Amino acid sequence: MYLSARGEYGIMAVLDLALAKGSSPVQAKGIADRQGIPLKFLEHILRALRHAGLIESSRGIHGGYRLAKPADQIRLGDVVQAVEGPIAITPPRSSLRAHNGNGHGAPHSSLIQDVWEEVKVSVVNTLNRTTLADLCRRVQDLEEQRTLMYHI
Amino acid sequence: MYLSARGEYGIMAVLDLALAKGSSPVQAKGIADRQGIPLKFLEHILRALRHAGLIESSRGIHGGYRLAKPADQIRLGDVVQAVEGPIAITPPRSSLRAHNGNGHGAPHSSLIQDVWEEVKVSVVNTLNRTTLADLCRRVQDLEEQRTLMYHI
DNA sequence: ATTAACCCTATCTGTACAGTAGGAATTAGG
DNA sequence: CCTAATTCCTACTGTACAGATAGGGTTAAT
Repeated sequence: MYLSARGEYGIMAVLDLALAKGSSPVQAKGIADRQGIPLKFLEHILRALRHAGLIESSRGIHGGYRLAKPADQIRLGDVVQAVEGPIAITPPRSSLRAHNGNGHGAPHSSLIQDVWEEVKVSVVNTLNRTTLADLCRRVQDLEEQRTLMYHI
Repeated sequence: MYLSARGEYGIMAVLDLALAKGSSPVQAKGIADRQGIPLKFLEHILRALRHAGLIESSRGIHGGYRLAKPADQIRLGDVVQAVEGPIAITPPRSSLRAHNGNGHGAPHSSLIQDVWEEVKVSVVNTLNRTTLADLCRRVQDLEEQRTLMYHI
């Protein structure tokens, strides 16, 4: 069971934006370099994030991206769903088993759909428990620890 | 984010076994017909379930499969992990970003790995909250309701 | 006008998954 | 012992999709 790489890229991208305190927008090229994401692929991710209303962009020669809302109002679930599409547990193809030879296959599939639904809800809830602001705080904690280590 | 069809097939298979009250083993062909699963594909699923110790088989002309433990000791998480392998959120490829041009890409990936770990735990926990016995009970409840409807 | 950025559509490519094929090993019954 | 039915195992195939790339259009600052 995999979340695709897009989710990871998406989180890295918005985290990069959140950590860029300056008032000027952040260029895709910079994000790509810092986070190790292929630039052309990152552009797709950023487009999805923008369409979801999570980030804003300005075009032209000093253009770039910034968060569209405060970091504590951006939940990881929003980010992941923006770049990966709605979280589904089974591919749509799952209903292709509605018809097979005997005419009434998969008798208990509705029960299993309920289970998948539970799983999906718990994934979304787990992702939504953490906001971008939380992640920023963790980054700062980590760097603080690193500095302490360095001073010993 | 998808669970593959194997998980669904696996659950249908063990549920079929759990609902077969008889003392004689259940043949793969029967499961395949009742649940609408291609026989040859189902064989792979059953093999995985057997290797995980969830079901037992007897070979030969009146062979078949039965549960290796009582239904209330088989959790859906066990079944899913048996047929799909350990639940992973990101493909192993995720560490390929340890080296890119500047030499130190993906600075916050450990934080994100923590998030994925949380998600994974919540998926496993959600699946493990339901046992095969629970599913059987739900099937019976559904059939009871269906019978009532029929009598009106 | 030039340039640097974002924006969009299309295409390539590898891989994982669902499904298929063929046959070896095992057991029951005649 | 022979046959039939079943599990067991290995290998192969086709396809859909994700990651990645390519190329060019659009916008705006200088």
